[in-house]
Amino acid sequence: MMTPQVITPQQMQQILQQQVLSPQQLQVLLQQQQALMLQQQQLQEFYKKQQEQLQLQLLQQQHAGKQPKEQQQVATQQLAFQQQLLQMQQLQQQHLLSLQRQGLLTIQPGQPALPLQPLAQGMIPTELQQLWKEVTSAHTAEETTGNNHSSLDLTTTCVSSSAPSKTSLIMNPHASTNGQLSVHTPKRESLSHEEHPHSHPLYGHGVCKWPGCEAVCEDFQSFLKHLNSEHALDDRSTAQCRVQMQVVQQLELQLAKDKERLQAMMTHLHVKSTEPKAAPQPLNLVSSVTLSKSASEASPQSLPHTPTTPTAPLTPVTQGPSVITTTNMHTVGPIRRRYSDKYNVPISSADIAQNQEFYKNAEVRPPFTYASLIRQAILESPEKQLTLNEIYNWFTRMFAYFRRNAATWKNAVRHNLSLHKCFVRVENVKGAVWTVDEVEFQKRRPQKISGNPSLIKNMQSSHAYCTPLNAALQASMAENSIPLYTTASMGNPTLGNLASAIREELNGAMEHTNSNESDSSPGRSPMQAVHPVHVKEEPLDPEEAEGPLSLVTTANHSPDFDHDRDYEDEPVNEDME
DNA sequence: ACAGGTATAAACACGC
DNA sequence: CGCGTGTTTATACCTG
Repeated sequence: MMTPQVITPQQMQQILQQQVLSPQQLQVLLQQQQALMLQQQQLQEFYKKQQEQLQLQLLQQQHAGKQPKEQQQVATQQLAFQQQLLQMQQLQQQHLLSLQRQGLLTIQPGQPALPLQPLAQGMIPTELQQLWKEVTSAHTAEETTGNNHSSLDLTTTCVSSSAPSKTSLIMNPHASTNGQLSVHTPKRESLSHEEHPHSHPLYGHGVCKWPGCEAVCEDFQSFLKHLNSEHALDDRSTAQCRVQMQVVQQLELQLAKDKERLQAMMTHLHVKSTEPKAAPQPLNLVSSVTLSKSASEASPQSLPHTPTTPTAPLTPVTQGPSVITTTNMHTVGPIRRRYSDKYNVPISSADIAQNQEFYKNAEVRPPFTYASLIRQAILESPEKQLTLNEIYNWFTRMFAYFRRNAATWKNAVRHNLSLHKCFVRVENVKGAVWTVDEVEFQKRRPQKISGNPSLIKNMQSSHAYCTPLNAALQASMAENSIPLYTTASMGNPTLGNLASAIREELNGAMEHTNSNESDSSPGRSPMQAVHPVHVKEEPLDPEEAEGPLSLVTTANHSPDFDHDRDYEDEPVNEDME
């Protein structure tokens, strides 16, 4: 059923639960790549030779005052080689991943260890490199712990700390024009964290960024100590590494898919796709914007993160939420998200899932109306009812955007609550809570997509394919706040919630088309909705939501709904500026 | 041009 | 009186 590229959640679970590899085993996997890398190495060497030759030619030509035409030729040649390299890397990466997967399932621990010489350097797919660095950095920073792993010393030889050089190489073809193709060569000794103490991907804001760790380390030295002691090369760490590996892989796959889809969309819409990614058009492709932004947020240090390169190495270790690129924000901010967005743009649930985490950390205005958000907040609550303050808290918790300008959006929330009939105020002992009158809410939904059932179907079905991603996405993106394993293993109900919310809106729209506007609720009289009762002892009857609706409402139960994590209202005051 | 939905701002009432 | 909550009005924008 599954393609070799996609890992099912079950598989992920398997990996997480039972298949803890020893470092040796992990190493074996790596060694299996050596054969592959050999050929690439050859290519690289060839390329380097070419480089030198080209350099010579350039010099000669300069002295001889030859035609620039020839230089052009040379440059093109270089480019071609680079592309070749990139392709090779791509291929190898895929190969590697599939091999790894095999390795996960059928391990041959007895395999003799090949000497992992520097040949691997620069050719290991970036994320693997990164992972190895993560595994081994502690051992180099300080002296290795008691058990010596033969491979450690050499794997750390050339891995730079935050892979900027590699990134820039891949991103920037001009880097080769100086003849100094910065593909990692063995001699180019690593500038590790000593040189860039603050750029360690696992260390940021005084906190260890190891997935699920978040240990506080005052300075870099203590961080290194911590890394060495807590994240030594043991089963746990390797398992975490592997999970992270899968996470990155999934992310890349998803990114590639979405890019492909975007391309297809734009092609279909006859948009000149000269620069597909940069399309600043009022198309307002929420998903693409989100993707690129989340990417930039995730790896702010790899600045030249051109979305056009499918092999763009996503730095697997993300930074904290503090790296909010305000410049990007502002480009999106003015864009008036219209409700039609939700219906005209085929937002997949995967997008939403990503959006969810994205909006949590990035101060980007969510493309949903206040009413939708309020309703979502209420429906996510166990009791399907929230006080005003709890609604506030939900907003601030789920959307970074709503952590400022509190006066404005809170006013808007109150305004919406009062204005829309779909929000019913219910007084109970402790005060008043707000509930959602689904019927009323569905009534107000436009009949937009009634004529395009295929779209609906598409959106609904797309949820299925996104589901396996949730855990991984969540694990990788929420690592700042939530331990990796908890999220990865149990998944995140909140993600499903938002996704289901959209589906619910769609279902509602469909239901609306089915039942037209006649109030199909048997239990409630239309009058009741017209006159919002201000004192209601009983919550809304859930049974009046039939079919798909009831399905969703039950799915909206989120067991780990974290009330306690309420944000204070304080963040409103400028913590950013 | 118009209606409907929405966002934003603001005035006001009310209770604690 | 200040504050939170809730209601209402006004205005502007967008979309069909």
